[in-house]
Amino acid sequence: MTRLPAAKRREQLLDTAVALFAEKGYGGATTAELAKAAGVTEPIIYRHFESKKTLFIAAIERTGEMVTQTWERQMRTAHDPAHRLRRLIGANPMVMERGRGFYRVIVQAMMEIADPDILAAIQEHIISLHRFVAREVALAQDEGHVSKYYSPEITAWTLLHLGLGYGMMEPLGIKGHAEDERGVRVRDLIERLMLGDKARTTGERAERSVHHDD
Amino acid sequence: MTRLPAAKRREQLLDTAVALFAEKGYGGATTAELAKAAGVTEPIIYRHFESKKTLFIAAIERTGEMVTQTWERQMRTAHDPAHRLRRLIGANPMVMERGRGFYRVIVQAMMEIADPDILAAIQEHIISLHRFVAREVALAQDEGHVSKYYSPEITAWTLLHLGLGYGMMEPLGIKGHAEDERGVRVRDLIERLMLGDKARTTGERAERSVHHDD
DNA sequence: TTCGAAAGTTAGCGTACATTTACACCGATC
DNA sequence: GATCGGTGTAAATGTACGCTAACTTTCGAA
Repeated sequence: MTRLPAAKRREQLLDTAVALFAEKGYGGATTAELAKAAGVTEPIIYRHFESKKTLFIAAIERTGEMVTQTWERQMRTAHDPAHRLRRLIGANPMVMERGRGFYRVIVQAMMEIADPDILAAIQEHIISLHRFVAREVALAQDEGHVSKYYSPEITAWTLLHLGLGYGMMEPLGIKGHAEDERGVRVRDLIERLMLGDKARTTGERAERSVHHDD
Repeated sequence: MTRLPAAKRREQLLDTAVALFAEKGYGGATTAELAKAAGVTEPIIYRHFESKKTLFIAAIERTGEMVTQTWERQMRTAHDPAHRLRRLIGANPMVMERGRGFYRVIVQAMMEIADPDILAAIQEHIISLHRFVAREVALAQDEGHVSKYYSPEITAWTLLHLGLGYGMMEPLGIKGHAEDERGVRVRDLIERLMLGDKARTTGERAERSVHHDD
């Protein structure tokens, strides 16, 4: 409808695409839907992106950036090391309200490994996520808050596997998939895993608020 | 080509469908491909299944059965409780060579939550998996081999989240996504998590063989 | 004021795909 | 040896979708 300079329009298309891909998946989302959602006609999409596939890859990269930025912001606002650690676990983009929807784009992409371009994009994203988490774990270890029993690398992978699995289960809406009847949460287990036996003595509950803000 | 009684044909179609969906995904697999792979023409598919979707749901259920059966078989052949526990972790269908491919059907299905029928099928599968694992964990706890610090339910969910996340990462082919440079594996972490501090003293390496047999 | 580049539109092309219609063949039962 | 139920096929139908060609509108700089 309203006329927009190319750069702005491109951004808007990407934002719309991320939301649409997250909801409907790569195959499920149509260019017609996207155009309609963006308030534009289809050829505009092709003015800004070569094909649906390159648009999807751009959406993956954008999601990756959003995710890392959000996580980083969460970490920065928690200066206490224990806080930081809980944030690392709890502000996981795959787990958070806000990130979860968008993260479906990433999961969708993981299913398209038959396509080498998409595979490359997703590999890069995962590796950069791992780098981020491993660095954070190493920091926590140096500060003496996390057992050095396991390397930051392997700990980071475990956290990522867990977060991803959780993020996949969550939208299924299965009652109690992350909490037992006593109110113990998967997250509590993870904290104990990372903190070693200090978890029992440090012992505060992980913050709930992080779940809901951005 | 060869003439088959209805029941046999149905089975064969299902087997072919599971393999095809695993490889190409729900959206990616076409009825034409399926027919060709099964050595039959398309209308045959519709003689046995109402639609592609109901075929997909049948494929989900079949995969679910296969997965549980395989896992159960693995458990049965390990009578020593410690063995059983390692099998529980290592013979996870999402992790094993054999199951992993098929398990992509399940993951594909998890992405189709917009469809209520598919959602219902996948929920049921997950719940039955959880029941299986939780029962096994409870058993291990009663035998005194696993710390009772966490409930079987929440432990089982953690294991499932982990296994699922691992199973999603694996096909990306990212080097070292489950092992650090010292050869410590994610699986070792999990065992320690489950066994509590006994892990350090019990301390054998998890079996490698399970990874490769069926 | 004009004019050209950039932003947008209408209308369609070609194709791939799920699903169907109409017909042929086989084999057992009477 | 005709008939009937069940297994199979060839061919087509409708439609949804990615993508494009050709044309129009807007806007700012000269």
